[in-house]
Amino acid sequence: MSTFDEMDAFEGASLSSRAMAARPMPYLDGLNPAQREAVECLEGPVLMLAGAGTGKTKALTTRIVHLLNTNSARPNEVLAVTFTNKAAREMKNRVGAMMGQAIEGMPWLGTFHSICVKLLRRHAELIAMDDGNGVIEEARPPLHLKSNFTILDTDDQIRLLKQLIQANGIDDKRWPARMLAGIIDDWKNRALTPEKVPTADAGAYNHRGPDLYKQYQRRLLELNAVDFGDLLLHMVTIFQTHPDVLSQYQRWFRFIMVDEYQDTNVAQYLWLRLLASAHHNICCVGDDDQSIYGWRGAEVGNILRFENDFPGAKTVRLEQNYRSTEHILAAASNVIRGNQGRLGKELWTEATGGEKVRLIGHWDGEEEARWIGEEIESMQRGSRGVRPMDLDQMAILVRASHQMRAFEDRFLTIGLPYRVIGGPRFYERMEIRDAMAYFRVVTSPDDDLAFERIVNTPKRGLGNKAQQTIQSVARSNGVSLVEGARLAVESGMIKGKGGAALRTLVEDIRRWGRLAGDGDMTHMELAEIILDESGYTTMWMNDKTPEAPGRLENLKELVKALESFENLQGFLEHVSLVMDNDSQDAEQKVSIMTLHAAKGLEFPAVFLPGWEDGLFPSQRSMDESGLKGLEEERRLAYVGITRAEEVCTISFAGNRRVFGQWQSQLPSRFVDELPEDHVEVLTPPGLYGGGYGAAAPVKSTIDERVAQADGYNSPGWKRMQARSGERGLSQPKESRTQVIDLDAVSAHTLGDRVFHQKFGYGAVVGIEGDKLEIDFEKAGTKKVVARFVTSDSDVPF
DNA sequence: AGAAAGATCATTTTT
DNA sequence: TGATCTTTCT
Repeated sequence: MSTFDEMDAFEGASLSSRAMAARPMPYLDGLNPAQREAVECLEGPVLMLAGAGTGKTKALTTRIVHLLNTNSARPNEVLAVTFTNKAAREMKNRVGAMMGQAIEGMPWLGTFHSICVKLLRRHAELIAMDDGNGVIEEARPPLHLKSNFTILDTDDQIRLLKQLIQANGIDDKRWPARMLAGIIDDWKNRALTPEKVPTADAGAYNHRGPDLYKQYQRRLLELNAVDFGDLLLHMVTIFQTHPDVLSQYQRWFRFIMVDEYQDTNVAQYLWLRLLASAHHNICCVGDDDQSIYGWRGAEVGNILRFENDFPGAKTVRLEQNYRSTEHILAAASNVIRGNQGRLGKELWTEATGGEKVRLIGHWDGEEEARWIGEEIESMQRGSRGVRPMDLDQMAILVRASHQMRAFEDRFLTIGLPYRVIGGPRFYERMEIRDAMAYFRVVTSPDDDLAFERIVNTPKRGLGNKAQQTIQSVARSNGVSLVEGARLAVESGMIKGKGGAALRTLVEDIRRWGRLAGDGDMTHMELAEIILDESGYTTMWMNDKTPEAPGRLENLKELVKALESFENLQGFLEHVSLVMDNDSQDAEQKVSIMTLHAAKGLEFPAVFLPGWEDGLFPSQRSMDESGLKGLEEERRLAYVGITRAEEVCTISFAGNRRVFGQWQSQLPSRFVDELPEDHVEVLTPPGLYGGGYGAAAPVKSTIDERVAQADGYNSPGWKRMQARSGERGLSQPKESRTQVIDLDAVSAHTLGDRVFHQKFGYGAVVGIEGDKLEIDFEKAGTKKVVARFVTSDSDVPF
C-alpha cells in the first residue's frame, strides 16, 4: 500500500512511449481472431461475450499479460475482479505462468468481496451512523466503523436479526429471521442503505422491514461488524459520498477487468461504474446465456445494457467452442434460442461427428438412478462406440440437491464411488464455526456473537436464564458479554455449577488471550490448547453420533490450516472470505452436483436427470418470477448441456416421490426444445415394452417416441395416472395438504392394525381429527398424527 | 437443563 | 420422507 505516490508519478509516461519498450508477444499466437481482438483492445470499454467453452479464461489472462507486457500497466494498476476465489486463483496462476517469474503478484486481482475488504479496512471510519432524523444521541460517542471490523457470515447475521426481532416484540414464527435476512440482503444487493429503501418496499416484512434494517445496521456498527453485503454497499456509499476517495482509486486502478459480468448485482455494477467512470478502461467478460444467479440479486440487465452504459464500447464475441461435439452445441443452442432479449451468440465448432445427445425416459426416479448407475459402469468399459471413460470424467448434474439422494442410495448399494461437489463448505460446518468462535473470543473479547456461540458449547449448565442474565448485566453496564459474564459471576447473580463453569470460561479466555500475546508458542499450539482446555475436543470425543469422528478430523484439519498464517488474527481475517474446500482426493469417482455448482466445469460425459416440468424448470422459479424465472431455468439447461464434452445424456421419470408422496411427472418443456436431428432416443432395457430401438413412427415427436419406448402407454402408466391424477403437480399447497390428510385419516378405522416408523405395530383405538390414538404392541398407547402411520394392509405403491 | 415427542416445511447459495 | 425447529415432559 506504500506505492500510491510512485504510481501517480508513473502515470505521466505516455502509452506509446511505454509501448515502445514492449517485449515480443508470443502469447498472442495461440489465440483465435476473436480472442486476439479482445486481448489487443486495451483502451476503452470492451465487452467480451464469451460463450461456454470458448476460451474465456485464456483470453482474459492473456489480456492481463498483454497489459503488463506492453507496459500499459503495472501489476498493481490492474483491477481484476472475479466472483470466486477459485477463479481468482486460476487467473493468478495463469498470469504468473505466462509472465514467468518476472512480476510480483497482482495485489488487486481477487473476488469482489476480498478486494472490498481491503478497501474498506483503509476507509472504515467513513462509515458512520448518521441518524436519518438528524437527532444524534449525545450520550454516546459518534459511532463509526473501525478498521479491524469483523465479517459476519450468514449464521451470525441470522442470530443477530433474531435478537432484534425479539427485542421488537415481533413473532418470529410468523415473520422468520431468515425472511428478513433475505429482504435486507436484497436491499444491499441493490445498493440501498436504510435511507434509500424505496417506498414501494415499505411493506416488506409486515411493514417493519425498513425500520429493522436500520436497527440492524446500527447494531452491526456497535459490534464493529459488517456482513457480506455490507462489503460492497459500504464501498459504494464511500465512493458516492467521498469524491476524493473515489478519484484516488480511479487513478489507482487504470485498467479494470471483470469476470462473469452477467452475475453482477446492482451494488457491484455501481461499484464498477464509479471506478471506471473517469477512464472507461473496463473490460467485462461474461455470457448473458449463463446468468443463473438472478435469485441472488444478479442482474442480467447489467450485461445487456453494457453498450448503453459505456458508449462506444467494443463488443467481441467468442463463439468458437473447443469443448463439445457439434450435437451437444446444437442442442444447447436450440434450447437457449427460446429466450428473449439475448445479446445473441451462436456456438460453433470445427470438430464434426460424435455422439448425439441421448434422451431417455424412465418409469420413476429410482429406475432413473439405477439406469444411470449401470450406464456409468458400462461407459467405464466403453460402450456403443464411445471410448472407455474414467469415473472422474463423468458427472451427474441435478437441478435441486434433494435429487442427489436417489443417486447416492443407488451408488452406495452397487458400490460405485461418487463424490458430491458443493454442499456445506468447510468453514460453514458447525465444529469449524464453533472453533473459530473460540478463536474470535480469545483474540477479540468484545466479539459478543462469538461469545454467545460458545458460552454453552460444550454444555456448561448455562441455559436460557443464565444467558439472559449475562446479556442484561452486559447491557446495563455497557460492556461486552465476556465482561458482563465476569460481573455476573462476581456479583453472585449466576451461582452453582453453571456459575463456576462460567467463571472458569471467563478466566480461560483471558489466560488464552495472554498466551496469544506472549508469543511463547505457535498459534497452532495455542489453538490446540484452546480447543482442549475448553473441553470442546472432549465434547466430540464423547459424542457417539456417526459424524463425530469426522468432526474431530475437521478440527485437526483446521489447526493444520492455521499453518499458513502468521497468527490467529491473520487467519480469522481471511478465513471467512478465502477458505474453500475443493479438497480433491486421488480416487476415481463420479461427481454429483447441482447445475449451479457445475458452472465453469466440464466433463467428457454428463448426465442430466430429472428433466420434468415442475422440477426442471422448477415450479417455484416460475411461480415467483414468471417468464424471467423460466428463462433463467432455460439458461440453467444451457449451462448443463454445455458442460458436456463428448456424451450428454438427458433423462426424466414419469413418476417421482415428492415429499414422500408419489407424483406423476410430465417431461420438461425443455425436452421439446431439443433439436430432433441431434438427439438419439434411448430405450431403457427390460421392464417396459422391452423392444430395443422400438421402431418410432416417422413423424412422432420426441415425447411420443420416448413415451412409447418406455411404456408410458402401458397399463401401469394409466393406472398410475388414475391413482394420482387428482393430486396434480400444480395444485395450491393448502389443498394438497388437505388431500393428504384426508387420505390418511380415512385410511384408518378403529381396530385397524397400523405401522409407525418409531413405535412399530399397533392397533387404532381412537380417532380425533387427524390424530390417531394407537395401542402399540411394544411402545404402549400413544397419540400420533395420522400421516405418520401406514395401514398394515396398505401396499405401498 | 436436557431428552423426546410433535409440528413444520421443504430450490438453486460464487462471498 | 426426513431434517430441523419448537414444545412438552421428566
